[in-house]
Amino acid sequence: MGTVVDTQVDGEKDNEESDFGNIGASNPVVYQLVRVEGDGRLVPATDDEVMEVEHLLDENKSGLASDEATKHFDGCVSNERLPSKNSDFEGLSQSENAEVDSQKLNARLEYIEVMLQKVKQEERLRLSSESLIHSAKCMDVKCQTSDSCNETQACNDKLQPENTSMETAPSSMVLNGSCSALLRSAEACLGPANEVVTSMSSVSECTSSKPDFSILKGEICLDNLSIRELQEAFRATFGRQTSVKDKLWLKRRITMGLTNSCDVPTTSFVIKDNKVVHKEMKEEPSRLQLSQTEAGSMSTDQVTDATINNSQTLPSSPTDRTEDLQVSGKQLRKPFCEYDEKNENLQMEQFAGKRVRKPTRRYIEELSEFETRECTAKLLSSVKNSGHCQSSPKSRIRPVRDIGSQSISFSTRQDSLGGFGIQVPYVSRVRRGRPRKNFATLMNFVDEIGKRDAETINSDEEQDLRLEKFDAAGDNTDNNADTRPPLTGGVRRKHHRAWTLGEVLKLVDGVARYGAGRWSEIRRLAFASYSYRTSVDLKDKWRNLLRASLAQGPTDRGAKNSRKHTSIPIPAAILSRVRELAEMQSQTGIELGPSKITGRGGGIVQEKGSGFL
DNA sequence: CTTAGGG
DNA sequence: CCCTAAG
Repeated sequence: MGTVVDTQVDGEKDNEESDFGNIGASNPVVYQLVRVEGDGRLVPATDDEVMEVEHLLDENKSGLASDEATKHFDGCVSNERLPSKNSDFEGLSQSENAEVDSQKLNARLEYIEVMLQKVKQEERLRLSSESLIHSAKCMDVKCQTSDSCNETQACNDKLQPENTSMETAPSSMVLNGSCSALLRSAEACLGPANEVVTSMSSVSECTSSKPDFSILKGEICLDNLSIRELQEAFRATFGRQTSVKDKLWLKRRITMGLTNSCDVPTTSFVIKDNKVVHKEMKEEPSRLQLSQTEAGSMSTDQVTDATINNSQTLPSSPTDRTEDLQVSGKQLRKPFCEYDEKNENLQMEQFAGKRVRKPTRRYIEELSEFETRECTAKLLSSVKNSGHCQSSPKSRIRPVRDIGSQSISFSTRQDSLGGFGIQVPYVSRVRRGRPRKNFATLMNFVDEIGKRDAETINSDEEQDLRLEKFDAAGDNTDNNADTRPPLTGGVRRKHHRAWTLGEVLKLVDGVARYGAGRWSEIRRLAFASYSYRTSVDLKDKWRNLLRASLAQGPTDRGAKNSRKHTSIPIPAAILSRVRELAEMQSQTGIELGPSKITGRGGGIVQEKGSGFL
């Protein structure tokens, strides 16, 4: 049913500028909101409804005229300030006479629509726009005012002078964009306003596209628009699709988007206040509000940066924001501009003021992230203090606080890369390597090194020695390698230790001798000096070698280097050897025998190796 | 612990 | 290189 507001006016007019917050109280006018039931009887309006109506009434001056009332009514309809869903129309009528002639109203509407159509046709673009804008201005005032159109003229006069207001005006037009506007335009609007054009441009800026405008025009008859159309308009306005099917909601959204004001319902106010509220503000505050609303009701992803920032800033931000909004936009009578949920529109509106904006999903995520980070940091620090030292005695961990001088907050630990004490960020690397080397091993290792330094490398075989020398010769890195391990001790292996040519040779040789798969053996014998190579390493390396050899070997053996792959090119000779070995090994079979047979393979290898050497 | 493989 | 599963 239609919601009719019966307003009893004391006869005094509200102050136009009066803030909305004071509804009945401040205003001399006393309203009684009534709903017309189907049977025609009047039912006290709900608080929500009252709020709505009051708002309207407050804003407007109180001129009373039945005709005007009617107009106003129409305007309201278009505005849809009244959320009633079924109503043929929603209207605000001022008069003792609670009853409104629906037919009359409807007729009025139709008339308006017709006029609108006419206008559209005649002045498709410019004229219509002008008139609309013009009318819009008027409308805002009118529609919202309980009294009615008497003000229209005045409003026009008032509005037109204000170019500044123009910017907002267009939007308002859209918003209120109601029958009254149409009427007005039809009746009078055409004449004035070169400025309108200007305003138009500004509008386009805001909305970002002219197409929108056309759509906007359509909006004037919001009621007539189908949901789909509304959605289209929405899309045009916001640049994104919406699945919302609530007409009211859509209209409001669109209006808001166009107006850049959240407070669609109170648009009139805006206009009046335009000086204050809008000119500059439209971008920020309104936008902010809008975004907020979106965040709450729409997809959270769409939230504007402003909103995000606010939300992120502090938990309290919502409140602050609200305050800001109120301050900036007087309209905050209804801080929340919008209805989040399709059905709850009206009531939601009322609560909106009190309601705290629900944190955005993103906000939540951000927050959680932050917290996580903190926790992580704590954990890290704790780890540093507790475990790490144990794992690697030689690594030194410096708590963050100790690093006062360093601007960098993260602690560092001494890493024994390449034997140099390098400070690397401590990244909670809690010993990834196998626990394997215990202290004893380490000691052994050191011993080994010591031997090396002395150049007394007594491997079981002289080959090792030779190979090693080769290593040194071919790759100086080997020397470095020697130095490193000692320091690293437990944490060793850490990061990639390039295989030297010598190592590769040893490996190959070892494989040839002992057979592939006996890595531990190979390691023990052939790699005695390279304690940092584990059997696994050998295995891996061998695998890689094999792969490389297979890949490269067949096609062109001749190629000396396959530089493309790795920094250290492996001589084709070696690769070929590897491949041969591999074949042999595979042929030989997995039996232990082969290992003995290995001697054969080894011999071959050596031959080649010797040749190479 | 040593191997073998996958990542 | 790291990590794991399987002997």
